[in-house]
Amino acid sequence: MADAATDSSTKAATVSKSWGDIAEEAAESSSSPTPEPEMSALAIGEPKEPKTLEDPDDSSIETATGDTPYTSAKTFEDLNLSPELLKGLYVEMKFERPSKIQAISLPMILTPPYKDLVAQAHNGSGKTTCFVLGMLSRVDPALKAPQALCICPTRELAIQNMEVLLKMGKYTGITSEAAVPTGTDLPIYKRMPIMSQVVIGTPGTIKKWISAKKLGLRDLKILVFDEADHMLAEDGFKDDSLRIMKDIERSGARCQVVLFSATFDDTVKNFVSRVVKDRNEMFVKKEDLSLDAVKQYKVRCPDESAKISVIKDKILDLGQKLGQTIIFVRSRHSASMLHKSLAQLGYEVTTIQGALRQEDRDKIVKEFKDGLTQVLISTDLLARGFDQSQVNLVVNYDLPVKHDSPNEPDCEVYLHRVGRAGRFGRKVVNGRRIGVWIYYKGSCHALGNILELLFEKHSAGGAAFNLIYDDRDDAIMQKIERHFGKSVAEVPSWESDHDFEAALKEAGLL
DNA sequence: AAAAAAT
Repeated sequence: MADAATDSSTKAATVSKSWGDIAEEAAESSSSPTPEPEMSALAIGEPKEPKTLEDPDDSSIETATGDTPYTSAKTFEDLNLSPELLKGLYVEMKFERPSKIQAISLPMILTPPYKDLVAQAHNGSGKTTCFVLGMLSRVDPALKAPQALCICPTRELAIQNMEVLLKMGKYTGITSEAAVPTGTDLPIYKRMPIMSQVVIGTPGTIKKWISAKKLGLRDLKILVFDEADHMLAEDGFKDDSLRIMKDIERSGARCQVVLFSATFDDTVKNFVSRVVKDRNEMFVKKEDLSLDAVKQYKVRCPDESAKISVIKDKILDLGQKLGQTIIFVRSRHSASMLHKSLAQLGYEVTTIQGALRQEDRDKIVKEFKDGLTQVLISTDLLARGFDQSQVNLVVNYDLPVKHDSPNEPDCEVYLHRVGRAGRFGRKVVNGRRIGVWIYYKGSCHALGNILELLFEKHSAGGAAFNLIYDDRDDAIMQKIERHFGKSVAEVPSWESDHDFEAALKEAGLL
């Protein structure tokens, strides 16, 4: 960083906005931070260097905010939200206070100069509500044009996010639209230009709308990438995402970019830092990201048919009453194979994968979310973001592997899959005030109240079973354990009901 | 070869 000795830096500071590629901005100038309405409490980030929050409770999250100070929001009132949006939060969402990641990230999203944000947070800790609230709050209700755009890796996730937006924004009158294929789409040229203020969708449809000039970008204020690491990964949607960012840039919009995910591996992290330059950051330490809320097990199976027996006799028979189950498989093909085997044996399961028709996918998701079906077989279509609080059991029928090197585990996908379980109790991630007392020389003094933040560690359990059947699986599982620095217990015998019961009991499910 | 989606 060259120390900005030049006076021209003042100008550069307010204009600097370049995710494209070139435009190197050395000037980390001291643009006068807009004065905060007093919010008190934890100061987030300190001038110049990235800093860990002082409050020991918050040491698991690291933020870097450059030289713009932010103050964490203790209440939603601290965030200057519209009364209509507040009503949505309290009445519809039943929120009382911001969750930890909301408290930290929302001021960064909502405070001028609206710096870009890269935010990592645990599965189930309320990422969606964060960026949905961010979008709703940055939209000018009087301006009837697209102002917030959210890009998601699957249409299921886009639809789910849209549902959250509709609920939270119920009283705001803010209009929205899902940019996903419906199966019965009009030819694009027959569509009217999009007037909705918030658009949430998948890359292909969004690209299509943009190139057909049906989705204007000029008034965009905020661009959100959900599951951002995947959206910017080489084998993910990198090209599409960059393309859309370039289009926005070219339109002349002053648009904030916000990236959310539970995972950012080093490759993606490096790439992000090249693409999103002048940014705030919020990261969770690797060791704190571990999947404590969900008990993980491995089950050695002598052969493929034993895997099916485990599903049938243990997971389905024992697990039925424990809530819902998602069984992850590697490919569309194995999804339908497993489905057939189980159906033949008279078990009721449903399956979702990308080759199904859109309306069937919607129906299967809806049935599962409505609790009409108990067991869902899925490809990694649902590995990320899918939120269904009744899922207590996740089974990796096939371990997640890197598609370009099948002997390597995909630890990010593993974390996301396992994160589908044990979400119950995390939906309301709230804080409550507790008194703090100190004993000194035999007498007791009140220190005052602090905010205790209730987290997913307090949530009801959940369990994940990894089915392992050869040396390769073994090696992969070992690598996963090493990656997360945590050994995964083994269910002693794949044939023993008692062993499974013990495991489920340990996970708090029996 | 999972996934999105368009050619």
